[in-house]
Amino acid sequence: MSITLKEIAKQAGVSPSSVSLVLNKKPNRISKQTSDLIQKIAKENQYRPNVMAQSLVTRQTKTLGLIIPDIENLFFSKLAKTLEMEVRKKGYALVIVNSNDSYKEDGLLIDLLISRGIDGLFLVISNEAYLHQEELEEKLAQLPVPFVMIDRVMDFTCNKVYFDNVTGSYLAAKYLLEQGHRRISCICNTYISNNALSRINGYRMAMEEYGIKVPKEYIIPANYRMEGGYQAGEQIMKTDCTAIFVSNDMMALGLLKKFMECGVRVPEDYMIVSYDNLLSDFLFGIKISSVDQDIKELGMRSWKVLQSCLQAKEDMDSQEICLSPKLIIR
Amino acid sequence: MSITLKEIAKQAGVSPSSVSLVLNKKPNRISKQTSDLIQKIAKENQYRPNVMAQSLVTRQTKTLGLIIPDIENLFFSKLAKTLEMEVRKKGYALVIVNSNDSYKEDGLLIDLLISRGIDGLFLVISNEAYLHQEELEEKLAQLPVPFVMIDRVMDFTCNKVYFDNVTGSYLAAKYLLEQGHRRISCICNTYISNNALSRINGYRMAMEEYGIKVPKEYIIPANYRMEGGYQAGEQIMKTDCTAIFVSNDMMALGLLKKFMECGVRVPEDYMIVSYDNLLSDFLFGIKISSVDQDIKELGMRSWKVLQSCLQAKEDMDSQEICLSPKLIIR
DNA sequence: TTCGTCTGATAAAACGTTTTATCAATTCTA
DNA sequence: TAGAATTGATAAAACGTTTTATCAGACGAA
Repeated sequence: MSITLKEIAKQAGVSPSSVSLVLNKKPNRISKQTSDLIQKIAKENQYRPNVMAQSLVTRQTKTLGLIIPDIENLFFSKLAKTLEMEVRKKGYALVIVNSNDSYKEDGLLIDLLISRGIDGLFLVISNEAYLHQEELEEKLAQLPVPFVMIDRVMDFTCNKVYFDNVTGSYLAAKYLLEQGHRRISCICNTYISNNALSRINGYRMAMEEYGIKVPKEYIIPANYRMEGGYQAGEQIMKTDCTAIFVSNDMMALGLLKKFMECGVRVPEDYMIVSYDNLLSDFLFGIKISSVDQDIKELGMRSWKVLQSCLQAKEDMDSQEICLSPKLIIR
Repeated sequence: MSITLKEIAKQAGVSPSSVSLVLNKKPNRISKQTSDLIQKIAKENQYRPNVMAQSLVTRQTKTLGLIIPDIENLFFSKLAKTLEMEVRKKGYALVIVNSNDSYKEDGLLIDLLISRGIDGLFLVISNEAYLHQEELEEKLAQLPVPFVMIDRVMDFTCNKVYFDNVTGSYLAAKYLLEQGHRRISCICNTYISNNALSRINGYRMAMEEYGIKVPKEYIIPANYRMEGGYQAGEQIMKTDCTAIFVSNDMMALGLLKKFMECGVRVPEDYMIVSYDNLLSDFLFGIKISSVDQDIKELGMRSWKVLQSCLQAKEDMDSQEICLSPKLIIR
C-alpha cells in the first residue's frame, strides 16, 4: 500500500490541506520552506495520489474511453496510439476496448465504459451498427459524457471527425482514368456503411465525369477483409477490366495474393489503386497507388473536439470535421 | 448526474446501509417488502453505482493495466487484443498504454497506472530497460499490486510468461543448416535484451552443433526496426554467406526491401529465416520460413497467472512459464 | 416478570482526496 | 500605536460507497 496524502502531512507536521495545495500546485500561501519539505517527503516516499479519491471529489476520472472494431488493424492501432499519446499529455488515461466489429459489443462496451466512469468517449462504431442507426442515435443521445464519433460516422448530429471518402475514391478512380484506363472495376465493402457507400459514389462520380457508364459486373461487393479481396480476384478475372479500384487495403492484400497465385501481374495486367495506404512498408516490388488518410491528424482533431467538450462548462454545439484524403502515387 | 445510493435511501425511507446491502445482494436481514421497494426505486431511477466511491472503500478497481512498447507492432497489438478480450470476460477493464520502447516511459507509466488504481499489471518492458535491471527490479518489488512480465523478462524472480528464444533461433539456424547451408549470417538486435542474446545463442548453438565456427562478420548487430534490417542488408552483401537468420520480422522486412532494391533474389541468392511469423499475410511471392510464437497462448497464460494472484488472499509464489516457439517452414 | 433470542434495520467510521472559509501571528501604514 | 493588510497555514465538510457493531422491539419460554 502506498503512502497517502494524510501520512505525508503527518510526517511533515502540517495539515493535509497544505500537502494537497502544494502537490497540486494550487495557488497557496505555503512558505517555500514548508513547501520544499512536503515535496521532499512526497518524492522520497514515491507518493502517488489515489485517483479514485480524487475523482470522487473532483467528479472527473481523467480517464477516456476508446472503442475500436479491431486493434490488430493497423488503421485502428495507429489511431489508438495517437490518441493514447495525446490524451496522456493532458493527464488522461485511455481505456481501449475492442468491439470485434460487432454492434452488440458496441452497446455493451459503451455501458461498460460509462459505468467505469470515463470523462469522455472516442467511438469508432462497427460496420454492423449501420443496420441500427436510430437505436444507436438514441443510446448516444442519453450518454452522460461527451463523445466523438471517429472515421465511421452516421447522419445524425453529434461530434464527428472523419475523412471525405467520396473525394478519396474520386481521386483514386480519376487517377486510373487519367492513366488511360476506361474499363475500371471497383471492389467494395458489402456493408452498407456510410464509408462504403461514399467510396462507391466517388468512383461513380469520376466515371460519370468521363462519360462512362459502369457495367454492373464492374461493381464487386466483397467482405472487407483479406478473404473478400481474394474472392473478388476470381470475379475480376472474369471481367474485361484493365484497372481496379479496391476500396480498402486489406481487400487489396487479398486480391494481390490471388493474383500472385494465378500469375497475374500488377500493374501489367491490372493497374490497381487501393484505399488506406497502410501497405507501403509491406509491399515492395509491387507498386500500388493508394488513398492516404492522415490518421494522426484524425486522432489529434478528435482529441481537440473532445477536449473542447471537456473544458466547456455548458453544453456545446456539436462539431463536425471532415478531413481530406490524398492520393499517393506510386 | 445520476441518482446516488443516499438518494435512494431517502426516497425509500431507509438507511444507506440497507440500500447497499440489498443492491449488492449481501447477506442481510432486510424484509422482502423493503428490499423490493429499494430495488424498484433503484431500477426506476437507473441507479449506477459510483465506481470511484466503491473502489475507494473496497480497494479494487476491476481494472488492469497493460504496458507495451508499441501498439502499432502486430505482435503487441495481438497480445493486447487477447488480453483485453480475456480479462473482460471476468469483468475487468484494461488500460493499455504505450511506452514507445522507452525505459523512462516504463517507469512513468507504471506510476501512472498504479496511481489510477489498477488491480494488477501486465508488463512488456522496453528494450532500454535491460540497461537498468536492478533499478527496475527494485521498482517492481515495491509495486502494491501483482504483475506479470510478458515476453521480455529479466533474470530476477517474479511472475513471467515468455517464449524460449534460444530454442526458437536454434530451430531457425538448424533448418538452414539442414538445407545444406554452412555460411549463415545472423542479423541481431543491438539491444542487449535477454531475448536478443538468447536469439544469438540459439543460432550459435546450432552452428556449433554442426561444428561451424562463426566468423565475426556473420554476426550483424542492427537496430531492431526496419531501418536496421535495411542497413544490415548492405553489410550482408559484403559477406560470402548464403543464408541469413534475421532475428525479427521488422528487420526481415527492411532486409527484403534492400534486397528488392538491389535485385537480390530470395531464396535464390540468400535463403532467409526470420523470427515472429507476423509477415505471412503481407509477403506473397517471397517464401520465408519463420519462427512462430503463439501470442494468444502468451496472453492467456499471462492472464491465468495474474488471475491466480488476484484471487489469492496471501502473497503467492512467483510463477514462471516458458512457452515453446515452433518453426513454420515455407 | 425476566431473560434470551430473534427480526429488521441502522449508526458511524472509513476510504483518500479537494476546497473554502477562517484563523493567528506578523508586518506594514499613516 | 492602532488598525489594516499580509503571511502562513488549517479545520472541516464533502464526494458516494461499504461494512461492522449495535440497537430497539417483539416474541417465547421459564
